[in-house]
Amino acid sequence: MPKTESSKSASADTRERILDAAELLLIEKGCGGTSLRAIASNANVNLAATNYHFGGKEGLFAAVIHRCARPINEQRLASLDMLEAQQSHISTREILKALLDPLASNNLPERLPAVMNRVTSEPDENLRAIVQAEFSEVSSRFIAALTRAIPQVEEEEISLRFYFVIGSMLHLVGLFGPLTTAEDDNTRSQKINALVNFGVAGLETESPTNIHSQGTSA
Amino acid sequence: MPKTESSKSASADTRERILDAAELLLIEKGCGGTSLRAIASNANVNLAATNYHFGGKEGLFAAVIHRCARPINEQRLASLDMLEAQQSHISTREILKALLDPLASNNLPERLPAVMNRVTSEPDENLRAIVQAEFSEVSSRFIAALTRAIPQVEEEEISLRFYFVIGSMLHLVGLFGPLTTAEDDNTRSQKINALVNFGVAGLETESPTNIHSQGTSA
DNA sequence: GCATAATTCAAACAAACGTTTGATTGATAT
DNA sequence: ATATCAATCAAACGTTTGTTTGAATTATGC
Repeated sequence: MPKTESSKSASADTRERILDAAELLLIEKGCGGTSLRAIASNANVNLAATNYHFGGKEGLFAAVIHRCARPINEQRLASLDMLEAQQSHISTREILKALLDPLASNNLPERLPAVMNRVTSEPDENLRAIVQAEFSEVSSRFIAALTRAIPQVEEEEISLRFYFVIGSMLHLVGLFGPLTTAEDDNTRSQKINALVNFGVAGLETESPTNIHSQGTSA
Repeated sequence: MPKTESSKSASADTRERILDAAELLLIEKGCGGTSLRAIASNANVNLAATNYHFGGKEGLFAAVIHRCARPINEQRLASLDMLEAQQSHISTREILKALLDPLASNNLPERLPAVMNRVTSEPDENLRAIVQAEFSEVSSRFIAALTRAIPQVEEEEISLRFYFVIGSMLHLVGLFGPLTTAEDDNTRSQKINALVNFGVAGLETESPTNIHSQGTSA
């Protein structure tokens, strides 16, 4: 049985090598398209080590997701905490920057966005539950903050628009390219900034109550 | 060898039963998670028939994608053609309605949005190429129309924002629920309409040229 | 009706999959 | 040093995968 978490150089390196290889293959081949044998081979590790350390394929991918999502979500919540502690009224732009700017930060694991893009579109029910649990706090906190920031739009509409922003974000990080080794951080920041602008305008717009003849004529 | 396309009741039914079963399983289990045996079983068809009619798993999924995407994309392009033939200047809202309203139409295959949501996030390179080819004309035509409709925003930015709308759309149709048998079409239309409003505002917004101190302090 | 081609079928193929086993190596603490 | 537990290893387990084969069945053209 594994030793939970400690033991310096012996098995910790193996664990991280497995996670690194699994992360990379998950991005390239997807979840179902990645075999434990390929992971073990790329990590220079025995096949049985994957089951020994993570209990199975599902546990391994859960660990990959957790390792990727935790730091960025902590950063998001920390930024939101700071905003709410300092100001009574927070702008939509400030909230979106707290949500999206971490994606352009370069002190985070490079391939985090690509992992998010992969796992959020997984058909496997168990993996979907893991992903949802990992992001539920961020979702509820940011929807609440946006609801306060945009009182002229009702909460249900804000919630829907928030998921529009999430969808745009996932599609954008998919365009970043799977292997973004030291990609031009400037370009990435510009695209994140464009998404912030896009999201602020979309979130704050007032729904036209009557759209009688705006569309195509019959 | 198959007879290309004709032959009434004999093999045409088999072909369509296979496509129906493959479509349904593709939505529920994803591409890699669906086996030809499960498809053949659900379609009440011999296993070898899948390879006989479609040449292999890849050809089968390509046929599913094509059957799903073609009618909706034809409807999109037809709507855009009509707009461009009738008016000299087309509004952003009209363009987005031409792009998105077909998703709420009930005379289209019910599970089309779910299939789009699945296949656009497939890691397999061949399938990605098929999907991209199926949607390339729609993308270029609508980006061009939006560029003309919103002259105050440069084309590269319009292109990026168009993909934001596509991302929101895919995320939304994922929320429709995989099996939307006669789902409340009214609810679906309302959500599509909310996406149109969101997209119009996001597309038309002027990027703030200087965002010196709008964000978090320090 | 008969030949010809299209289609279905049961059966099997090799390959790859996740997982398990039992022995072996390594470190650790008494 | 020796007992103990964590970690690695080669090997095999039984399934499931996509694909192929060759015979049986059905439809089609003359």
